[in-house]
Amino acid sequence: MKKQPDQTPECGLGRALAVIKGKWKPSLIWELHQRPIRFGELKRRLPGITEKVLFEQLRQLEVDGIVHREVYDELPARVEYSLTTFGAGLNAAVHELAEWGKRLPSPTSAVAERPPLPEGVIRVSRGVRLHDSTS
Amino acid sequence: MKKQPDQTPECGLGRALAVIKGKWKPSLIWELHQRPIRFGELKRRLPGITEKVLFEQLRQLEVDGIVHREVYDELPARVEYSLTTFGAGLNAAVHELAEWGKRLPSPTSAVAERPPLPEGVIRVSRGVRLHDSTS
DNA sequence: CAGTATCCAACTCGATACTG
DNA sequence: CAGTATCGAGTTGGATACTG
Repeated sequence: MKKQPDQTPECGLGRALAVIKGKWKPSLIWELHQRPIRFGELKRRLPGITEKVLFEQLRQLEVDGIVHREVYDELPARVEYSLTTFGAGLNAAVHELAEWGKRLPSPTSAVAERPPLPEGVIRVSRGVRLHDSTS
Repeated sequence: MKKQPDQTPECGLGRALAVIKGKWKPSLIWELHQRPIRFGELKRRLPGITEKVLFEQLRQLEVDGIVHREVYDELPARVEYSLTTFGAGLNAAVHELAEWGKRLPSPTSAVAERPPLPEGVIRVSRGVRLHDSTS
């Protein structure tokens, strides 16, 4: 895992984000937040995920105490995943953030390009314009 | 940017997480949550960040409407970054998650190894043991 | 001071195929 | 069914050096 920046020791945000870091983890937590689901059904519910990644992310959530893994010794094999009480707390803690996210326009930045500046004009973000000495 | 899984349309969590996705973004938002700070001071406050990455992540936050960038036409150059009102909302929305994170043991999983299983025993996560037919 | 430009290593995730 | 193993592409962030 990539080293995270030092943070104020009393702030748990870094650790919380580390736990949900993973492309499918938020969806997994959401899927499990009401009832246990088996491996195969999770796979069907998350179209596009591969078995490898599904297993990896479930395993990480399990290690972090978010998810419980129950093995039933049957044939064919059957394994059910569920949220722990601790994990349910995470699901709740995330709610406010999700609400905030609704105010966002769908396509978020990340790789957006800065538009080319018109000649002779320096643009400032809130719309202020400073004309340079040549104008 | 990597494609995110389909989500329930009315849930903003994915978009919210996209906005804070970036190694230094949570720290940046925290640093700016009270007063405007210049580029150079931010760099000093986040030991280990490079100018390239600092600029990139500030730019993305700006595009997403979290951060405001104010250019003062002086010499030497001076640029101040601050949280927008919208960005302040994000800072608040994240609070509950940070609280939850405090209950976590510091080193989070991600790459944890599954311990080698002792011969003849199948381990299940909550400590239940199923002995196989050879025992 | 506040960027920009290159180059590159690490990490995540997906494709695919195989096993108990 | 529920994993495991292997390989490779894409993305992120760090090192370094240069500019208005």
